Amino acid sequence: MGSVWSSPERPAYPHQALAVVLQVRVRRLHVMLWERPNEPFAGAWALPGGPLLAEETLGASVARQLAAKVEVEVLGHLEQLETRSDPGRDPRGRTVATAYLGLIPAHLDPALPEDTAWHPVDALPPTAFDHGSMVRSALDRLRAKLSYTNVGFALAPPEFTIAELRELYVAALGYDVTATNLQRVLLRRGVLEPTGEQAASGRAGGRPAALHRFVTPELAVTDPFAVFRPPSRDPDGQSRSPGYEG
Amino acid sequence: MGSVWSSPERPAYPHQALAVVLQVRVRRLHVMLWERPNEPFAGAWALPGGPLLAEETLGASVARQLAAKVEVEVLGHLEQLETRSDPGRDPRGRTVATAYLGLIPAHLDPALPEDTAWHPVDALPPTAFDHGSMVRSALDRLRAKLSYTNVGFALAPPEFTIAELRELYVAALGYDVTATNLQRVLLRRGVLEPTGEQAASGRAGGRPAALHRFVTPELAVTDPFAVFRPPSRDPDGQSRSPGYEG
DNA sequence: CGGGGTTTATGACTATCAGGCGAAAACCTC
DNA sequence: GAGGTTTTCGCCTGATAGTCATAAACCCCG
Repeated sequence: MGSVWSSPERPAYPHQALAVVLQVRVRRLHVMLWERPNEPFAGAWALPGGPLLAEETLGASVARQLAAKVEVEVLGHLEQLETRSDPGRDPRGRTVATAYLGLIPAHLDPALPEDTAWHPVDALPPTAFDHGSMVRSALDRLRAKLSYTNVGFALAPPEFTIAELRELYVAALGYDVTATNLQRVLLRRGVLEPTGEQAASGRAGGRPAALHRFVTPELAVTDPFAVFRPPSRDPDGQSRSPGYEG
Repeated sequence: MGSVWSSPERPAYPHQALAVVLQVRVRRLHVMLWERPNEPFAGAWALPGGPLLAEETLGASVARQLAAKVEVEVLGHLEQLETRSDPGRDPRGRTVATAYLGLIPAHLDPALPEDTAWHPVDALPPTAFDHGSMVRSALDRLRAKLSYTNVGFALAPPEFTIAELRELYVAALGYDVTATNLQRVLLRRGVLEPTGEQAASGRAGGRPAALHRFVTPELAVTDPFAVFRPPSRDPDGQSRSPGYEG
């Protein structure tokens, strides 16, 4: 098949799928970039990705292209971000690009190709095309979702202590959160659960930390939103407002 | 220019921009659809939109195509939703489609072409392609954003009473909210402000309602999120924790 | 022109939950 | 076993959403 029924009224465009892959490494949030050897933007750093092929969806495409950089199994999460269509975004000719957000748990350290490396998101090298602003979009999305979903599961190892999880959240959010509050909030929302086991206490001693895990290893919205919730589901539909009579 | 440097390794695809245009009409949320006269999906209802042209962005494209249906000036808001790329989404051949969310304030009643009509989102007619699920995505997005942004401005007339605004929120959210709470929350967040004037009281009398307006007629996030906020910005950077001493 | 009816506005109260602090628990090393 | 370290837990505080009752402001009608 391929690109059927293209015509002057229905122009067609090369489409690329790009991935903003994020991972917390040594307490800092990093993004995976590769260095362009050729013009345009020779020497600048770009997001992994490439052309959308004839029979694949964008999601499949980004996964396929990522496989050229890392094993796909390391990906904890992948979701569509946004599509950029500025006719001038590539000086060689028009392309449309759809960016995805990918997350890799912190306990993995996949091997990368020669031209590819991790860069701290708060100190990016010169970036190619509009990829810098795509990283920014991904960051915003991740930070927002850390609060009202369980995306954290895609940044964390299968089991972890609260202190370790806190490090991940601090790195990803870019500001401090307390372990106490993090634990209570995530537990109450049913996002986290204790495994029952505990980690070995560190070299300096200290009370051994309880191990936790994310209850569901897939994206779920925990608290839809703070305001204008649907009226609270009546627990047993009876005897509200006890002091009410006549 | 057009689609330069397309090749077997860089296939190109017709791309369309679609709009999910929503409006509250007589207390119900509606979506604008047009009835397809021809196959495929003859007789089914589709989202307005069409091909992305050579020199326009997706945003410009959706606005242009919408202009064939309604005056663009009625649009209170327009934002990108998501891009669908399933190779089988159009039986005639592969296309990629990017959906946008459009909002029209309730006080406007733009004239529509013959083939186009409003349909309540909770009772959609048979829809074409994957447009039904796109409407669903738009709904989810709108409902979420009503809580943590000021999108309401794009559903409401320039000035309104709290009771009127409540009707809009109830229709858009699909569940009941109280006028008291709506007013207090939106006022405290600085989303709403009283104009100082008041509406004429209705035929049955009653205290005349104060008129309100949205402070900023453009999208703004009001409360980033409920949990894991950055540490509260210190009002004057002094004398925290008064009971604290060495 | 005053009472009944209607609609809106406002203040009080409650419940929930995030955020912070400090004490206690549990472990290590020396 | 004493001192140091890290985690856990309970208590307190503040902010804010949600509910309710009352007061305010207007109409119409007799």
